[in-house]
Amino acid sequence: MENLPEHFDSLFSVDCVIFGFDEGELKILLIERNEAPFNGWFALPGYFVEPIEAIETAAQRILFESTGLKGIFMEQFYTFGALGRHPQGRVITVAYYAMIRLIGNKEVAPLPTAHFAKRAVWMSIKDMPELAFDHSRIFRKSFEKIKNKISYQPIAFELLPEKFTLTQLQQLYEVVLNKKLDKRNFRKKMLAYDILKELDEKQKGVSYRAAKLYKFDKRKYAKNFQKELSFTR
Amino acid sequence: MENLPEHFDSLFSVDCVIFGFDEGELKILLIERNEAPFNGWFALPGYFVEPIEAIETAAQRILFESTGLKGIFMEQFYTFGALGRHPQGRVITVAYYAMIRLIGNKEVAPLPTAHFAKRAVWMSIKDMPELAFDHSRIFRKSFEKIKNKISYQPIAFELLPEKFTLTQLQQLYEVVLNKKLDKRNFRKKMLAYDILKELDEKQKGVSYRAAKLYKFDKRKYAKNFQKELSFTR
DNA sequence: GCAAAAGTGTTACTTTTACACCCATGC
DNA sequence: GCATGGGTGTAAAAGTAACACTTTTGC
Repeated sequence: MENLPEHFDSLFSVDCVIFGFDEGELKILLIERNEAPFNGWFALPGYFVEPIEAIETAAQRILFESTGLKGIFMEQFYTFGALGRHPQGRVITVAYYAMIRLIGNKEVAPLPTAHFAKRAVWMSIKDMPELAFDHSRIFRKSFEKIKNKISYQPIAFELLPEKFTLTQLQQLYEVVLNKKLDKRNFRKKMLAYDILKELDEKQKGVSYRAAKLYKFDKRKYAKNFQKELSFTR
Repeated sequence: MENLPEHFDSLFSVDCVIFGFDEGELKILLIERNEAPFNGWFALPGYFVEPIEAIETAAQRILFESTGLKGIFMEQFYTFGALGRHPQGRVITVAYYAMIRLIGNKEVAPLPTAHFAKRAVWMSIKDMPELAFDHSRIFRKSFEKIKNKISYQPIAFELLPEKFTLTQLQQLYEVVLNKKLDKRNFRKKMLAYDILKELDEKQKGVSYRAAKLYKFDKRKYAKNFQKELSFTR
């Protein structure tokens, strides 16, 4: 797979939009390419799928090569196959988004084994440059999807540390939905869902009143939710 | 594309789940295969994508070959690529769902040009047999998707004739959501969205009080809906 | 003591639910 | 005149939105 013919016909690839949340900002992991085409451009981590590799496996592999992490939450969201999307030939790409706990985990992503990249950076979604191939379009679609999904599925917790404060959780919703939420209403609603476990522990190292820490409680969630969350407004 | 090698490596295909609504039932268009593998089995209409054909174009083509219709509402929803899914080699398939106005249009689908099928049938989703390849799985995923989508996007109208009664509309929601809805509440809510145009016309040929006919009004919808529909319960 | 964020309730409004009878038509 | 589906309103309950002050902590 390392020696591609000048023209290939019907290979396919996987691209990953890897989200992280830190310093109150939503970020995604970009790599700087070190091979043609688009040498030197920023791009989504992605690569060709091996002939006997499941798509999902390829996605997990690319994520591991970019971050050193395994067993991460990932979901396929769209397949891009416009004729001109790859300058060397026809390549369709199956796109996944993934979510990573960044807070207290800063060393994530100096690409343990990824051969296709010079370096990787966490880029705030506010500062996104134009990306290689059609990756800007892929990113935009992924963002639409998680915006929608966070309103009715508990994916926000994938981006937070295991123990988090309600304020962190609210900030995350605000960044993703791109709107201010009311503190009292947010807490009331979130606690009413009864999917969080309140811990006996508090935040540390802050120079103001320390906030209680919470955990997402999968068992409570499974019990309470045939119905779904709703955080649209 | 007609002469496939015994083993091919990385072709990809498109499969279409084509929904129709008639006689109060949700149906999908199945073809009976006339070539190996799975000769004689029912399957979703689908075929290989040509080397210089956009995925979306291939989907529209397959839909045309199966139904004779063009310009139909279609949406890509998932890509299936498990290693064992095709007995002859690695083929990933990009799946689309489509929606067709069946009522008053019974002759749809005697496959004008589809070469890959003996015949096509409209099968009620209650009577679905086990399908060729992983098509049963593809169908189930498509059904989940439209179930979800019909609650917040105006896709129901794609399945109804241009002029329809509120009862037809309600029946469609009931079949898709698989639950009874309250007639008064349904009408109140649907009319409150202000996306229908009430016509001066009535149903014909029924042996009871004829119902008013309505049209979906795209202009009103565009005006009123930055916000979205909500027909979850 | 002051800066910073944590934490907390009530009220008005909107939306959703539950529910039953008369009406118009074709035969 | 009867069988069939068309068409309609109200009240209770639940959910959502708007809004401001006191508390705790570290420095």
